Amino acid sequence: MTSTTVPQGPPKRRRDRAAREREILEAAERIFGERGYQGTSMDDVAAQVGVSKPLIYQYYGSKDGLFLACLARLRGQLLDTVADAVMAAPDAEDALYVGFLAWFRFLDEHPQAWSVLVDEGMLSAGPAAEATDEVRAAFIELIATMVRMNLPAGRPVDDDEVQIVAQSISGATERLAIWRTRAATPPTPEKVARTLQDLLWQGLHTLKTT
Amino acid sequence: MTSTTVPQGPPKRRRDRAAREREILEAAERIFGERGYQGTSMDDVAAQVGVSKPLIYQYYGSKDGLFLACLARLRGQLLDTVADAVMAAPDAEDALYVGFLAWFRFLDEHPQAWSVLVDEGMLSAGPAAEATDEVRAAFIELIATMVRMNLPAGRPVDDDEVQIVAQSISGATERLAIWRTRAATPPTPEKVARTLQDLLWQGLHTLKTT
DNA sequence: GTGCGGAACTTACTCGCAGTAAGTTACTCG
DNA sequence: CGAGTAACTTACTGCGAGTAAGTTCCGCAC
Repeated sequence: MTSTTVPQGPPKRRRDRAAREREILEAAERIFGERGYQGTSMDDVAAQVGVSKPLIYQYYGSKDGLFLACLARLRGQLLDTVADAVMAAPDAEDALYVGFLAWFRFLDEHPQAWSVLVDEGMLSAGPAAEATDEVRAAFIELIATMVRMNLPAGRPVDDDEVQIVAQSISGATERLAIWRTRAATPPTPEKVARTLQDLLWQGLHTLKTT
Repeated sequence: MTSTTVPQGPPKRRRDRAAREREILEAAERIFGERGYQGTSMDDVAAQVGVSKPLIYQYYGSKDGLFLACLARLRGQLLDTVADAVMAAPDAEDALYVGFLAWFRFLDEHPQAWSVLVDEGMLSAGPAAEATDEVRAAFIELIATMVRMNLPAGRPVDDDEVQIVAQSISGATERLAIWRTRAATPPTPEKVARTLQDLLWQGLHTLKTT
């Protein structure tokens, strides 16, 4: 019985940990993107990779852990993209527009990434929530920095107001992104970024002189 | 054996359907508010009411159904509160401030209501998602109406821009609400409403003349 | 080579919870 | 009082997260 049928030439036997982890992560990103967090079971992911569930648990600890790993990558890319665009802008007015533009374009170009990021919201309990908040905090910090950049140097800054503005902008861009993915014919990233900039630019000056 | 010990004087035997439904709804609202959607099991709710699980299923159909029923009530109250405030305002500038103020005050006064409403986000699948979107759509419609109210009558309106603005405001207020519940010492509703109005008012005029 | 240590991987479970089938109890009206 | 029905229960199924206890394969010392 040494010759039980084992059809595959080179199936994909044992791989080293790093390679497997990458393989699992890619599959998870795809499936989470398609079916959402709730709609994805660990068995699904395991089957897709051709591996058993406990292995995934060994590498990622929990479903939240796996989801978080996906999140971390995507959010990192998004944050970098926007931050780069903002930093490259010549002045604050441009930075605002260019930052929004980078945000909406990135999400257009990575639709399934966005599905994963949107699902963040669904994790309101567990350790995932904290991590999620950290991400958002990073974004808000970026925005707050931009806002402060725009203020005259010596002026006393009302930190509460800066926070309020930064939170508002973060919320606005998130909701716009969700809306665009669902709208039948969403406006272009340029249009949205332009309108948003028009809406906010004047008000940011008001802040300045408060 | 007719006298098996049944300790309670008037426990709470059979009640008619309407009364039971109310009782269940109240318990559910409380528990969902405390532990979130995921953290609440139907058995918990049943135990709390002192009733068995299938009864809840008979009345509300599913966990989503029960949650939705909670949502519907709270959202209705919130929407009414804000709409009333807005309608009572003498002009558009005031309407903006007063609307925001009503929003943040309501959420301060009904903290557990807000927990339920925030959990909306976690339902990205199922029939709950649609209902949730309807709510938000109602809010956005209110905002859009306000924005349009503020435009010169004869002017051609760019519906895309109105939508973008309305979505932004909706997103901003939601995120601010979440932030406030988590912040150690959140600014007063007045402060937040004021800052938000300052941020947006100028820009809304820009829209006008686009 | 041969044996041994550890990393990669699996089978075969438990447990919690949403949802259900099939019945039982109590009120109400002819 | 009996028949019908609304209110309610016990006792399950099924699915999916998470785990205990192995088994197989590879590299390396001797």
